[in-house]
Amino acid sequence: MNIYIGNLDYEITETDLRDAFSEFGDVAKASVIMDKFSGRSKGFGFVEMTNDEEANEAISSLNESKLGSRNIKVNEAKPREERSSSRY
DNA sequence: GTTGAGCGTT
Repeated sequence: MNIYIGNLDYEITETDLRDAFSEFGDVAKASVIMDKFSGRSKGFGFVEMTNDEEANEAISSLNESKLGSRNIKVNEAKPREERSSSRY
C-alpha cells in the first residue's frame, strides 16, 4: 500500500514519517519530496506499507493529525506518473 | 507551501 502524505511541515523528514507510520505496522519505505535547489521539503511525501489493513489504520489515524507545526493530509497514493523517459 | 525526475527552474 502506497500512502501519500501532504501538507507536511518543512521540518518533517522521511525518518519522521517512517517513525509515525511504523506505530501501525511495518513500513517498507518512506520518502519526503525535497526541492533540489532550495533543499526544503516540497510539503509532501510517501510511505509504503507491507500490510494494507495496517496502512488503512495508519491513514485513518494520522490523517489531519498534528505533525510538526502542521496538520498533515494522509491518503492512499496515486500511481506515480512516468516522466523519466516518456515525452510526447 | 498537497501526488515522488530533473531542470531551463523555487
